[in-house]
Amino acid sequence: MKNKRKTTIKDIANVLKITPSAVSRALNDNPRISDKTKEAVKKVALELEYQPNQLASALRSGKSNLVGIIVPKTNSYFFSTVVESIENELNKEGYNVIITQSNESYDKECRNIQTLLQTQVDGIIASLANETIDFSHYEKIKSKGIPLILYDRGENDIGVDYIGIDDYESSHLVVEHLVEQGCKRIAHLAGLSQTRIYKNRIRGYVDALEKHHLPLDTNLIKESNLTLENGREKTKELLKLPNRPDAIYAAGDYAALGALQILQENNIKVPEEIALVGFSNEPFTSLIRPTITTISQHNKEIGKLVAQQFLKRVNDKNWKPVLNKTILKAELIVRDSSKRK
Amino acid sequence: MKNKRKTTIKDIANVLKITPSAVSRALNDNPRISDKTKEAVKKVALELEYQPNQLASALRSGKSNLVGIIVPKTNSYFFSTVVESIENELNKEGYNVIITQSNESYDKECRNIQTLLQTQVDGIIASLANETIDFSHYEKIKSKGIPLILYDRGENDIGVDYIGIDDYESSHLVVEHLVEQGCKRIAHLAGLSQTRIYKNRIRGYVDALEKHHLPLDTNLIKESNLTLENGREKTKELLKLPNRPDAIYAAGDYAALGALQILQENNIKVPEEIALVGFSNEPFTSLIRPTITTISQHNKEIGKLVAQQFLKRVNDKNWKPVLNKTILKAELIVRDSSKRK
DNA sequence: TATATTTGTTCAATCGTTTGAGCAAATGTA
DNA sequence: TACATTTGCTCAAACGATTGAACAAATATA
Repeated sequence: MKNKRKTTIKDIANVLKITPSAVSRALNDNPRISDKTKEAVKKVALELEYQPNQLASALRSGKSNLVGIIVPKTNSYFFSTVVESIENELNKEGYNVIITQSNESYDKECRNIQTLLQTQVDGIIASLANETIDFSHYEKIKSKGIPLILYDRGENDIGVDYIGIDDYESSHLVVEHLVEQGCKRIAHLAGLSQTRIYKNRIRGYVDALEKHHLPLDTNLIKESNLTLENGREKTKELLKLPNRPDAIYAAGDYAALGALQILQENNIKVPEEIALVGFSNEPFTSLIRPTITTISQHNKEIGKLVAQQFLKRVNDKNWKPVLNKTILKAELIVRDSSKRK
Repeated sequence: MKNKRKTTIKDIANVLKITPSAVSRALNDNPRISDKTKEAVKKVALELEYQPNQLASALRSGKSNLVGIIVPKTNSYFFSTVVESIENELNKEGYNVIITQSNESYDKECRNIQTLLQTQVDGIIASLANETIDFSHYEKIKSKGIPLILYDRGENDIGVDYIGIDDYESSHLVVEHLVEQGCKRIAHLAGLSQTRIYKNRIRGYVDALEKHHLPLDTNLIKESNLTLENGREKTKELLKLPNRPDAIYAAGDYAALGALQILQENNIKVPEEIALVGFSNEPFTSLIRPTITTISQHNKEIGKLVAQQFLKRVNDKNWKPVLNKTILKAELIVRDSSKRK
């Protein structure tokens, strides 16, 4: 009962007294093979439980049907749904997906690329680690002529296709909404400004305040790594100000939750005394009470677009990498934490 | 500036006027190659930016260094952390991981296996879809002699290595805890009893009641698909009973959250009037107020053990599949939703 | 009927690496 | 000095599929 040698096209060829080439062509529906032979081949293939060896095929044809994805952190709702969506799209087209995570580390990201290239992936889909500020490791991908698609992070950095949401405008949506609710002192729990998306959210926040003729108070901007704990810390600081904010806009949902906890622990009514808005539409934002107003990044949509962009590139023989941004309009999901009216 | 042909061991061989075989052996640190040659080869490899072609290597050596994982649903905290942990372990050993999801569908699971086998993975790590009650598709993996490791779901079904937690005993932990808190009528929002893990939780619940001399009231057992919505529905039903429960033990955290929402909407004090326990330690259970008591499945630990088991199997030349269960003791995480004392 | 075209297949090379066998030179042993 | 062993490399055949070129037979064209 040993695992009998795998059947190959050669075995099929032997049974039918034809050559392996004919078998290969028959299986690939080559027009030069007669229907009779095709049928016979497929029948025998089934009988012998033939399983094509993708490695061999990939080696010869130069196409592995593997796509590498680099994720900063798999363990995040946003990224895991984006990946899920990419996967669904690409599986349909016969591609398999290899997921690697950088854990927000520049070194790991470099190694990921190395590994993926060795695995001869047909393309790479990546979102930059927070640490990454040098991009030379991505040049290797470009110079090999392998399609490279970025999503969420890396907008202008590498000069290839990028899909993400409009962070600048998202902040406008938030501020506008809060102003409509009657807020006048809007604080911002900002992300680290070295990451472009967070910088954009800050810019958007500042410009939106100006647009609505609200004064800019830099005491109300707290840079944070956006964890729950840090959200708590920074919120405490905000509450200590002589002139408290009447709204908090956090650039991440976990920070927003941290803020909410501190507010509730201090018996501050949300949204009546302080309104609260988060960012990312993490699942828990709709689960807790009050539900948290947040920005939806259209996770599924981003994944779908990324996959489609990849397919376009991989099928375009003489494609050259060039900066090409697809910016989705984000959506404000208004929930109880900011609904004053 | 075209993508110049990739450098191969042949190119290195040409530069050094030696043969490709020598280069291959040098790169793999074969003892029969002199240190001088090894150094020279590695230097040239670096200069020419040589990237080994894993496909070719895999084809020849019969080892792809790819491991396939089948997940019922990537978009779940439990599964995504398990996968993350498996990945970390296996990456260390030079394996790459291909993730596929069955979406709880039997058909998709079959196709996943098909795909993974074609990709010539060195092993498969799987958790069964809820739908799966026939296991013949897994026999193909076994008969090919490819290591197969199951986790969380599939305990006894396929006769291979399995790693999971002790669901039966988990229910005991929960019931015991609730009894200690003074609860006498403990309801159970149970999972679908066709899935073994849920059946075990039900068995554990029933036996634990008996152990503590509590009467079994089948009205207090509600089978559910354990979604938030369904948790709400079933909880409403429980509240309509002439004789309300004083505790609810849900076999899933989302169902527990649904229960909590209904209780709060009805101004029922948790845990004073009705205590609540969930299952899985989803992140939100510690984020909301009251925090929810739940069972931790040791996600990281499971992933680590799965990976180690795979490594053991793949390195054991004459390994034969045989049922071998590793059952972890689950941990009860007591939080506010059940703390009466 | 003679020639051109199409059809259906075979032949042989190839993708890039690994690996068993072979062989000469260097080194060890008696 | 003669023989055995070790060292360091070369040779050539794989792994399993794909693919351009070749070619005979069948069919079409003039």
